[in-house]
Amino acid sequence: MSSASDREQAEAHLRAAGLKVTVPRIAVLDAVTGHGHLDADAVHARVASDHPSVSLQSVYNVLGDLSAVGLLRRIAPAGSPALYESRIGDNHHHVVCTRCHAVEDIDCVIGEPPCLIPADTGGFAIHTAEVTFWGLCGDCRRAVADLERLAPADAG
Amino acid sequence: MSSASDREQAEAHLRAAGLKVTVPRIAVLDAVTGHGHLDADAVHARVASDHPSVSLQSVYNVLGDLSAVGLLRRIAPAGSPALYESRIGDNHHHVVCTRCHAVEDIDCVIGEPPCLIPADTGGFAIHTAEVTFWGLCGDCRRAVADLERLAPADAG
DNA sequence: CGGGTTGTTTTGAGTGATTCAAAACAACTG
DNA sequence: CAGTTGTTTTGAATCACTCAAAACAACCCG
Repeated sequence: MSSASDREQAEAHLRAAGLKVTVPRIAVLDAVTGHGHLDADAVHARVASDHPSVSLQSVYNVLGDLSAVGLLRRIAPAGSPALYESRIGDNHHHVVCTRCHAVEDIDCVIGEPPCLIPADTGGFAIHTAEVTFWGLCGDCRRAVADLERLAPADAG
Repeated sequence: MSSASDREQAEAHLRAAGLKVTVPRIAVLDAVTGHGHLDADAVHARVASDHPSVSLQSVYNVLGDLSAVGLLRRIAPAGSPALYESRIGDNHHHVVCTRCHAVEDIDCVIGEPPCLIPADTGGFAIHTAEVTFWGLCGDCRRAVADLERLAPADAG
């Protein structure tokens, strides 16, 4: 799913960030782009299918570097390993399923960050606000409903 | 700092949650209550000073149980081990220092959760919204300012 | 186009936080 | 007070990730 121009864009981004253009970096960018929220292992798996010689360590290095320069975004919901996504530059948030840890993007109802300015910053110089919603994804909702039909919580 | 009535309250809470009243549980509740945001090790250290026989594993068990029934709240900012706090029942949020990982409580400017209703829930049944602010705490702000005076980022 | 420098990647090992499992034990029930 | 059931302990194992040194490749320059 990667065209020549994708690759050229990736190269340009890397150079703009002062990073050398290397096989692992291009491969990681390509693996993450448009594939939702992937952990290091999943990225490695995708990368390895095209470039088996790229090590998991390199994937960790690259993911760290790319996140540091802003070419990827890293999220780390409680209970999940770090996840990486290519959707950057907007300030979207995430829903995480409390049951299966599936992650989806969420746009806040309020485009601008209004609730992202706290009443009292406690002496901190705040530069980022991160919102994580927790809930049940569609599949798990159905699964839970089925379970409760079989074993009701209370016999009212 | 724990009175007899504190202890009785703790016992009542445990019983109400259907949990047996045990030394480790009372000790953990006592250790966390009113002491900010503690990780499992810190809780264990506090517990151990009064009850040296309580193992770190038990502390993990107890913290997990108490969080599960809502007697403690667990937060897990990226890059930090899980932290536990006794302030429950209100929907406050947290600031985390990006440099030293210090954590403080934050009250949202908007008391009710308004931005906590996303535009499109992506099929999820959302039950919680968690806001984490990232920034520099006072100490780290000063430290960074000092560093930049010594080694300016650009020689403009 | 080829050599040198510097940044990257690989290899291999190590760590910290947390979880798992089984046996010893203690709290609550009657 | 004995039995049952839930907890805690002990000990080991796992997962995600980091560290360090050596091999290597990208880019700059002539």
